[in-house]
Amino acid sequence: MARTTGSIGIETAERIRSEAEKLFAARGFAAVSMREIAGAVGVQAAALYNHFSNKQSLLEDLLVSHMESLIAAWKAEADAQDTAGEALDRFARFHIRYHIDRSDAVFISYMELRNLEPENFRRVESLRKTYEAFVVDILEDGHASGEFDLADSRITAMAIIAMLTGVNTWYRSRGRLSLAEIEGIYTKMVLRSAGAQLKEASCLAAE
Amino acid sequence: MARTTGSIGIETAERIRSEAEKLFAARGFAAVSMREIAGAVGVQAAALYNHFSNKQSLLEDLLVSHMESLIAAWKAEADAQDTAGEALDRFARFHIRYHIDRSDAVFISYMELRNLEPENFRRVESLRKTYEAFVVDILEDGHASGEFDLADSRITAMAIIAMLTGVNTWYRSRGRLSLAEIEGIYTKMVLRSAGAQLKEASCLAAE
DNA sequence: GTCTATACTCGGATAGAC
DNA sequence: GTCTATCCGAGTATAGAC
Repeated sequence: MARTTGSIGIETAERIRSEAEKLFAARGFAAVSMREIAGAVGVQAAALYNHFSNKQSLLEDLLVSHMESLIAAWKAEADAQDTAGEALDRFARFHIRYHIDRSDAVFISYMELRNLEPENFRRVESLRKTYEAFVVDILEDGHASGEFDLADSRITAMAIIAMLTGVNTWYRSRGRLSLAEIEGIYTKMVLRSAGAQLKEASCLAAE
Repeated sequence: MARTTGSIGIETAERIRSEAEKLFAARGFAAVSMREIAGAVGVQAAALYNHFSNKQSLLEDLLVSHMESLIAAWKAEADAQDTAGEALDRFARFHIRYHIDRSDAVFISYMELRNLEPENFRRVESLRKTYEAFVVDILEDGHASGEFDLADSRITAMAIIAMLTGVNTWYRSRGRLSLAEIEGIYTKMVLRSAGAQLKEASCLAAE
């Protein structure tokens, strides 16, 4: 298949996405210029406009595709056979692992929402609600079955997601603890927050 | 006491801080111009430079003073007589209440760290560590006394702070729940995360 | 699809009058 | 302490050649 002059394997559009994501995460959407993105890709600024109609649509593309991939990944990972406790355990581990591997996209998705024009903002917000609803549903299942003891499913869901996403703010791959250890610690805290009865009774009969 | 020509009660520097904080929170440091800040205050852009040497020092002032006030407020609120459980309860309620009332400053303190020049960044980071250490200390006290059951005090501290600060992302003052209710729900989740034995035993002998 | 060149706007910051 | 006026660099985006 014939290739156009400047092509170097991956398509330019994909390289623009990748470099823009890194730069936006490091310094912020407003602080990064189209010239810089072009420089990182290795083209002139004008060439970017062959792939994205403007800077805004580049941001929108990054945020929407991140949320869509996240939702699709959880749908693929979720298991309808799970009890609520198992589902929450699975979710906690999934969320940490998925987000740690995509820290730039996660950071942008949170920080740059305000730089989206209203229509794009609504689109991303709606995807975010969809994702949050996965957790709310697990919590309500567990509440209904008596597996969980919680005061409010929506608030608990927000608390759990905030706690889990917080890993991204301090995690370093060569840190004191392995990702598996961190996953284990957080999963336990998440289950406790939901009032789940843990197997290793963390109650009065402590070690 | 005689006043200078343009003075309208509060000093100009304070009004600059206040307007800049609102604008930075709403649209981001990089996206806000000195002209806009000046417009909100009701002066010309050049007048800002009588109070702050440049845009960077305005940001630094906001972040440093926020962290210093936060630390001072907790020092005033903490009670050396508390058991670890009481201290963590007090901290959770304090953190939520203090942060909800200062959502702009909180937002900026997290989002605009990357726009601080290295020296200013280190200063703010050091203050942040001081604040985080308050929680680590409470957790280690409780671990030592057997009040808490936790795997790692630093990770638990980060998880708790992330969970609590997360309230700011969704709280609306006219929402479904009162701030007191939210405080109660979160405090319970925080204590559970630390493996505290709650009074209303949430263990096997559930309601 | 990419380049060079450029139009046009707006940014931070300063000088000097009042 | 604030104003008006201005410098100068940098921003997004487009036009037209290759």
